[in-house]
Amino acid sequence: MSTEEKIFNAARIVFQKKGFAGARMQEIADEAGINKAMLHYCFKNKQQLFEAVFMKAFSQLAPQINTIFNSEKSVFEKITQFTHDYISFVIENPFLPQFVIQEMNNNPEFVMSFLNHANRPNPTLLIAQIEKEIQTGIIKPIQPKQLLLDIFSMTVFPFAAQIMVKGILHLSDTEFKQMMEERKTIIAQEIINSIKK
Amino acid sequence: MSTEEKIFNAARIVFQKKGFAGARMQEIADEAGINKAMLHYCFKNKQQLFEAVFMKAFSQLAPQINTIFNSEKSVFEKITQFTHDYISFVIENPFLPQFVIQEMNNNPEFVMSFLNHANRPNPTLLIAQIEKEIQTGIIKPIQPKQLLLDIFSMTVFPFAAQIMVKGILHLSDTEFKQMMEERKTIIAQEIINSIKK
DNA sequence: ACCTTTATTAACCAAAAGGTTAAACCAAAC
DNA sequence: GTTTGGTTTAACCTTTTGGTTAATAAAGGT
Repeated sequence: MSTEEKIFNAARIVFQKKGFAGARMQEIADEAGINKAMLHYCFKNKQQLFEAVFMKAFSQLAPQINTIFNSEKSVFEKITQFTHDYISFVIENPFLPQFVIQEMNNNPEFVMSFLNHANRPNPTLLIAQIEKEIQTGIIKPIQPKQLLLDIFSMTVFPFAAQIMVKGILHLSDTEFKQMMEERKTIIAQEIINSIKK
Repeated sequence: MSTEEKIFNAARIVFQKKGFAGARMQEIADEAGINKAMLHYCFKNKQQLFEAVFMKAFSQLAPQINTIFNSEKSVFEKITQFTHDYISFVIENPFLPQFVIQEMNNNPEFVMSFLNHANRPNPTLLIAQIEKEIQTGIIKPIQPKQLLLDIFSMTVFPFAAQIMVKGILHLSDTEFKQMMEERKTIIAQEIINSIKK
């Protein structure tokens, strides 16, 4: 593993645990097992190192959303596939949601700048499709955006608020993971149940 | 307004916007319109000022959950009342959820300490009630904890991820607020729809 | 009026944290 | 073997930041 990779991985770990403001360059260097000066040799400064990490995180989260949302399947199929695939991915990267949400809140201007370009999650097509299936009579008359919000809430929230959820529901790490595994199929069933005519 | 109140309010604003690590004592002093030394005169240090703010925030969020969950009503009624009341409250305090979740992640040991005592959200009674209503045949056979997670996800997530939601769904502040108003009734209907026999 | 206590501030301090530099190291090229 | 280029480091510098102090102003009691 190259030094740059070592730094990047260390930075990912520390930033995801402490956030941008809470992360210390020294801690990242220690985590990577190299001298602090190397951080500035490979990445100009804290901001740029952070942006690299954040960009990577976001670019892992975003594109698969579009792939699924803009496919040729029915709304019900999309919901089923999305919830399943997305939870599978986040189980492997359980700190990503909270990390992205937190930094979005603390750094809106920076985040918004690249949320307007690139492969940002774009729900316009899916929204149109939902409206169509409502008129066809497949789906109850609901607001498409509310439905999207439901889907995201049910899949992302348990990870974003992981610690609180574990605390309130009294779940061990394995119990939590087990619950998320089950959620892969439960959520889609519930949502479809509540909107199908 | 007393100086202590001015400081507390300023601290609330800054901490909720920047988080503990990102908040600056000077910024809090400026926000309060007083000298920085007064912060240390009224509250011992940053940690203690933060704990006061966090405690207040958490103690506003937690108790009403118990009040509703442990009342004498049916599960459906509880869901209806909780989603409505809770969203109403959070609309007035839109930064609270993200704030609590963020600091819980960055400071688990401190938070967990008082999550184990006091008026922490305790869902045991409600879980038992759900199991009973499943056996009575009112509710489909589902896992009570998953249902609780659904309820929390649908109500809290939109606020916790507010900025992202606004960005992806292209919502102005007023549109977002409008959507949340509608959500007060939508969520309960959807959830009940998906679990009633 | 005078003293005592409580508030409030400007100036200061020490530690932490981000960032720089100049020298050492180490491979490959000649 | 020496030069040359990119790596890597220890030591250093500067700014930021949480926190203190000593002096001042205001309030209250006698």
